[in-house]
Amino acid sequence: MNIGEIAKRAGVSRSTVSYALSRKRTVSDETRAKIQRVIDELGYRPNASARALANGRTNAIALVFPPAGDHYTGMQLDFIGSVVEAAATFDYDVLLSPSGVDSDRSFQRLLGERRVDGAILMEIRLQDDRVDHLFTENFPAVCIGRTARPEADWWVGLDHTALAAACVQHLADLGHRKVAFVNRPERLLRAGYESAHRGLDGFTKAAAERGLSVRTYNCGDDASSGQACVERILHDDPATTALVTLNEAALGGLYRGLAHAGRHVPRDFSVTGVAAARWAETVTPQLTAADVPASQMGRLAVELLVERLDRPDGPPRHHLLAPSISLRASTGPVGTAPSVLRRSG
Amino acid sequence: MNIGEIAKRAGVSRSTVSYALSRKRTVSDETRAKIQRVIDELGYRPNASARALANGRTNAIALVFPPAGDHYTGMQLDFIGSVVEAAATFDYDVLLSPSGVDSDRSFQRLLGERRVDGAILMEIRLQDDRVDHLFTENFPAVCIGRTARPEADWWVGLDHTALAAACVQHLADLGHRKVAFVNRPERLLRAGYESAHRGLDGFTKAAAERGLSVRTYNCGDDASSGQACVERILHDDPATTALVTLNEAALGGLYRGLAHAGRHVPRDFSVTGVAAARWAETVTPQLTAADVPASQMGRLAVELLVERLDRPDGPPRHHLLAPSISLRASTGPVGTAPSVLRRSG
DNA sequence: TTGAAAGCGATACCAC
DNA sequence: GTGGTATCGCTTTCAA
Repeated sequence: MNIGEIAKRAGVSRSTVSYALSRKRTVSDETRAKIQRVIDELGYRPNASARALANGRTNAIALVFPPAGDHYTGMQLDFIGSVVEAAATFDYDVLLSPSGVDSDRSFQRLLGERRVDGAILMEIRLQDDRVDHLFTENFPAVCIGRTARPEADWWVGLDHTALAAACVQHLADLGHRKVAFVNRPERLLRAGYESAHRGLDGFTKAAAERGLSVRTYNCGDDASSGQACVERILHDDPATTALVTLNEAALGGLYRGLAHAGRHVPRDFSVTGVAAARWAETVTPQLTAADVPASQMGRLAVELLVERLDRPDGPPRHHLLAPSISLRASTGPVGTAPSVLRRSG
Repeated sequence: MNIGEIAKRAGVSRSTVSYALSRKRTVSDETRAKIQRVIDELGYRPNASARALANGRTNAIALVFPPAGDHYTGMQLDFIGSVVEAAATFDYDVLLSPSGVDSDRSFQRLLGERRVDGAILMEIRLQDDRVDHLFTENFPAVCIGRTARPEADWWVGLDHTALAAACVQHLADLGHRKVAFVNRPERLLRAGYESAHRGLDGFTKAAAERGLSVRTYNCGDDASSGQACVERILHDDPATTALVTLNEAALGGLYRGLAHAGRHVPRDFSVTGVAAARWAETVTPQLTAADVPASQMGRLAVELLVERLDRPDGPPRHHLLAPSISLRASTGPVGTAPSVLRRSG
C-alpha cells in the first residue's frame, strides 16, 4: 500500500497524491476528494522511512538518559513523561537512549545514523562528553541541566546552588546550627554530575556564610542507603539537628533512619532538600523542599528543541529555574525539643 | 557522507561497501581493510532511514503507555527502563508513545507509518482496542498484561487474581477478619484495567472463601487520595484491621492516614498488597507485598517481541508470573493489640 | 492544475 | 571477489 497504488486507483499521478497530502501546491477540490476517498478506503498512511529519506528529517527526537540499573528516580520518570507528551503535541516521536557517554552504542546509533533530528539530554555532567560531542558537530541538542560552560549551549536547568542555599537559609532561620548534607552517590559526584556538584557548592558556601557547622555525605540512590546514611550522620555528630538532601530516592530511608534513632521529624530533627512535589508529598511528614518542576522543565526542553530545529541558526537559548521552597511539614524550629541535646548537654 | 562517497574514496563499488559492512557476501581482506580505513577516517555511519526503506524494517520498537498526566507510577518507570535497556542489547531502539487508545495520533503514527517493527503495550485493559486493532492487523505486539481473551496474544503478565488471593490468605492466616481492599482509581476500573479487575476478583473470591468481611474502595493514584481513602475505610468500619492495596502511588498516603488515625502498623493494622520491591522498601515499615518483578517483565516482553519478529509465524507465547509475597514489616497478627477493637468491643 | 522523472541512501539480485 | 543497477516509497523540480 504505497503512494503509487493510491495514485493508480485515484487515476492521478503520484506527485498529485503527494501534493494533496502535503498541501504544498494547490490541488483541485475534485481531485483532492477523489484521492481522499481512496486513501480513507484503503487506510493509507505514508511510510515514515521513505518520507524521512526524501525529506532529510525524521520527525523524531532522542531522549538520552544514563542507564541507571535499577536506580531510576521519580524525577527521571517525570522528565520522561513530560518530554514524551510535549513532543507528541508537536508531532515528534521520542526515542529513548540509555546512554551514559558519548561512546555508547545506542547513542551512536541514534545520532550517527540520523534516526533523530535532535536530542534532549538528561543527567548532565559538568564535563560531559556527550554534550561536547554534539556541540562540536553542531547537532541540535537541548540539555536538562548545565555543563561547566553553559553559555553556548541550549538548556533548561535548575539553579542548584541557589536551591541548596535556600535550604540552608531556611534551616538557619529556624535556628539549626549543625546541619548534614546528603548528596547523591559518590560515584555520581566523581563523574561530575551537575546537581551533585552545584548543590554541594551552594550548601557549603551558604553554610559557611551563616557560620553553620556542617558535614557532607554521599548516599546511594535507595532507601537502605538512606537509612545507613542517617546512622552515619548521627554517629559522627549526635548533635546534628537537621539535614538537606538532594537524594530523592533515599528519602524514605532517611526518614526511617531518623525514626529508628528516635528522632521525631520535625520536632527533634528537620529535613529539607530538593525533590519533585509528588515525591515530597508521599512521605510523612511531607517534605518541605524546593520543588523540582519536572514536567515544566520537560516541556520547556521540547519547546527549545523544536525552536532550534525550526530555526537552526538562532542564538542559543536557555531557562534557569529556581523554584522556591514549599513549606510542608518536615522542618521546625530547633529549640522546640532537642531531646538528645538536652540529654547529652 | 553516504555509501557512494565511501565507495569512491575506497576505489570500489557501492555494493562492495555494503557487503563489507553487512558481511552477507565475502569481501577480500585487502578490500575490506581499504574500505574500513576510509570509513574510520570519515566517521561514516549508514543512514537509518535509507536502510529501513531498503530492508523493510526499522530496527525500532514502540513502547505504548497511556498518557498519565502527572500520575506515573514507579512501576511504569521500572517497565520503561527495563524495556529500553533490554531492547538496546538486541540493538533495537525504543519509541515511546503516550497512547491510551487505538485512535491516538501518536499510536497511529508509530504503527500506521511503519516507524517501528513491533510494539510493547503497557496498562492493558480487558477489552483493549489497541490490542484488538494490532491483533486483526497481525502486527507484532507483546502486551505487558492480559486482555480478557489472552490465548491468541503474546504477553507477559501477572496473575493478579492469585496475587490478591495470596494477600488475603496471608492476612487471614494472621487472624484478620475485617479487611479493606484499596484498588486503583474508579476511572481505571471502569476503563477495564486488567490489574484492577482481576485483582478485585481475586480479592473478593478469596475473602468469600475465607468468610472475611470486606469492603472495597477505589483510590486516586496519589498520596492525598490514599490518606482520604483510609479515612473512609475507618469511618465505614472502625473495626477494620487490615488492608490490601494495588495502588502503589497511594501507599504513602495510606500510611499517613493510618498514622493520623492513631493506628500503628503493623501492631494495630496490617497493610499488604502488590508493588515493586523498590517502592515497598521505601516506606516505613517496609511493605509486606507481592513484589512485581518489573524489570524481569520488561526484559521478557522484549525477548518475546524479538522472537516474534524473527519468526513471524511461530505460535503465540506468553509468561504468567505469580511472585510470592515477600515478608517485610507491615503485617502482623490481629490479636497483638487491637486497641480500637478493645475500646469499642 | 497536473504529470514525468530525478533524487534521497541504502540493499541485493544478476552478471562477469 | 567485485561491479552495475533496479528497488524500497516518498518529495520536488521541471515541463506542459
